[in-house]
Amino acid sequence: MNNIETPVLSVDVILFKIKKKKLCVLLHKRETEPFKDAYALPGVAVRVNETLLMGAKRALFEKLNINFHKNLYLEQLATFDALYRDVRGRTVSVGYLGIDSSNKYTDENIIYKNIEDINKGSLPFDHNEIIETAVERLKGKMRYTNIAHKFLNSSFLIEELVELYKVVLNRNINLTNFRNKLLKIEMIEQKKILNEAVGKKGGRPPHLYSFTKNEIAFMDKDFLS
Amino acid sequence: MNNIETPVLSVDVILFKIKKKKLCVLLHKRETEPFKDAYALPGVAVRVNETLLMGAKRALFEKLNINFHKNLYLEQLATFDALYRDVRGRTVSVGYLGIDSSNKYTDENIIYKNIEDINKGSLPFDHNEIIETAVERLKGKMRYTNIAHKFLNSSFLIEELVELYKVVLNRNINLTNFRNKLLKIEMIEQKKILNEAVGKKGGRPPHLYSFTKNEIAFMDKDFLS
DNA sequence: GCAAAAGTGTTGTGACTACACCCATGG
DNA sequence: CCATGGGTGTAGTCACAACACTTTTGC
Repeated sequence: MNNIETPVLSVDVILFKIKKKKLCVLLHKRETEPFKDAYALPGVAVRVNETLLMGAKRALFEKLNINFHKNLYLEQLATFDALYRDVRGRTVSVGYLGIDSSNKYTDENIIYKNIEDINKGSLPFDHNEIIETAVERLKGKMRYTNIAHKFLNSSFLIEELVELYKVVLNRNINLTNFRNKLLKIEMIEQKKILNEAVGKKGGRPPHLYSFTKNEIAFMDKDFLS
Repeated sequence: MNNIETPVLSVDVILFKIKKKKLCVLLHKRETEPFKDAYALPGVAVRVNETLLMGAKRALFEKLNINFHKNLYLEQLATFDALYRDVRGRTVSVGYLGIDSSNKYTDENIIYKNIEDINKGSLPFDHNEIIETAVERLKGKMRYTNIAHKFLNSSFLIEELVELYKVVLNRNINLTNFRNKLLKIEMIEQKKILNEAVGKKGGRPPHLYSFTKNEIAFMDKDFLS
């Protein structure tokens, strides 16, 4: 069937991570032309016998040297199809939004690029646009799903969760009311175990919390003011 | 560049229309194998020199005999990539969600399929799944954007708007509070002209309303209970 | 004037914000 | 027992659902 002339299909992965209280995406230094040595999103051409998700995982492995694991979340974002987005020829790319809650990777060809710094310097291809779309999607999903748990360990402090929301949505949030709300809609629950050995200086030890559901779940409504 | 083996790329259009107070999608009778004579979504293979949107418009023209016009709205939905979704060979398809507010088309090869009836009979390829995704997207966007105006004329009665919401979301809505809410968030506005010649039997003539914005706009929050 | 259809006003209920207060620990 | 940080309670405000009431027309 592949005697038909068709655009090349690729995937690009926008992998989010929190670093130094900033929302970042992982970029890799390109080893080949075009844009050799520039930092760009990891991407590969999709093979005939693999799904887009398989392609996205392969891009992570081949370009970022990251093996897929259970703390790595991927979902389809959107498809980017501008006629001249790739100088090599017609290529349509499906973006995959990723979140990684595991420890950070230290590879000399990988950088964590702060979202706020991206507008300043332009990335290769249409990667600026792709990232912008991904950030909008992420912000939206933070408001009406429990996707936040993909950034965190299975147990966390309420302070960590609020901090995450502040960083991603880039605004202030009242911790007290936030906790009460998420408890009421049963998005999170308290684990009765108090935390004694966190190396705190003093003060009342915080509760541990966990999400009530492990999968991505839609809340009834936008739960932020 | 097209010496690389790559999946074939296609577009399928899910064109929504209200008919007899039911949410429907337009299907066409396939003229070729596979699934000859079965009803399916209009779709075409994407050409190297056209965008996905251009492909979607071409699908509407070639399969439904509909010329693109200003009352026809199209937006990208999602990309469907199951390995064996097309029996002819690996094909990845980008779905486009469409809404048409113009008069209905009468072509013997076109049918309006009620959404609620679709689960009963299975459609070719993965078109059931595509339509399900499109319906979910549409329902979602009805709740926090003004996408509803793509179904209506520029001026409409509040009763028509409520009826649209009832049909699409498949639930009851209080007209009075609905109007007050949409006026308050300035999604719609009253046109001062009262309507005298609508052929009503009696009763107070209704106001005409219009959307305050012509483009798709996101409201601050989900505006339905 | 009466019925019908549309639009306006009101009221009780529930949810949210802000903030004061209380609790549990280390030193 | 005081300082520190976490957690709980509350009160004023705001928004909303339900529904009664008023307006404007045709006959």
